[in-house]
Amino acid sequence: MRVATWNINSVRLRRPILEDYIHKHQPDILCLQETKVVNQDFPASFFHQLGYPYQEIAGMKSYNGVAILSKIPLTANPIRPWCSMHDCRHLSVELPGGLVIHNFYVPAGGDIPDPHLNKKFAHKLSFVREMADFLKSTHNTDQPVVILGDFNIAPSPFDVWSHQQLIDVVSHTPVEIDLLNSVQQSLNWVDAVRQFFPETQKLYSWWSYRATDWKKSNRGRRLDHIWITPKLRPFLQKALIVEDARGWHTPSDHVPVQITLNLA
DNA sequence: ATGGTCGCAACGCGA
Repeated sequence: MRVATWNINSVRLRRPILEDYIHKHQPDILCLQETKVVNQDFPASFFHQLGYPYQEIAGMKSYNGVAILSKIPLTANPIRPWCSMHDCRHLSVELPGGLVIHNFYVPAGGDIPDPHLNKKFAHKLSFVREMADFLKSTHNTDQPVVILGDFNIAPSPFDVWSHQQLIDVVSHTPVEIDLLNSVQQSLNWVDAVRQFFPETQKLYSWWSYRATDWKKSNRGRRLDHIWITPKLRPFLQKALIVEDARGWHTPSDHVPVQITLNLA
């Protein structure tokens, strides 16, 4: 079973490359962030025709928005507020065998890495704290659970093009990394993607639109993650970051990240 | 050198 995450930065605009990605990599469950569309206008029939009849969506006008598209039947968990807001940053579903998937779109956090000067950064820190509390109180390590999405944090020095130059840049500051580590420790989450690469190998899933040549400058960050509970570790077979997708026509600034779980 | 580019939707905001 292939499970994927992709911050799509407008699901409607990305239909051509979504189709390309789906044909090439055949995810069974595709989790999207930044769909930027209200539920009424979500391209449901488009995904239905591509083989994803089971769909859970939570969208709003202009911003945010998450979706889970599946070839496998699933049950949606009730949508809950985050930081007392219903801003379409989380969806979770349960599969027939009991596997639970949480799709997160963590706030980007603005530019200034100080919660007293920047409300967006304060929101980001609160959101990640709430993630840790929620996961600890909802699950245990013996349950088969996947959390994935755009976490908007690159935790390791090898998840950014320059640890030194990004240490004060939102997405790689110590306070964010400490909080994401507290999420990791909440349930002994396994970074499913890093398992397949040396700890010191640079890995990126996002490259800014502002670079003249994203590939040449290669100033990337790994903001998109797939984590699994220890219970699922024996079934983890493969991980893939589809870096090519950054160079496809009219790309998102994020690329798809996917894992293969060898579940019977 | 301290910029730059996107998408949505309306001429600004968020990333």
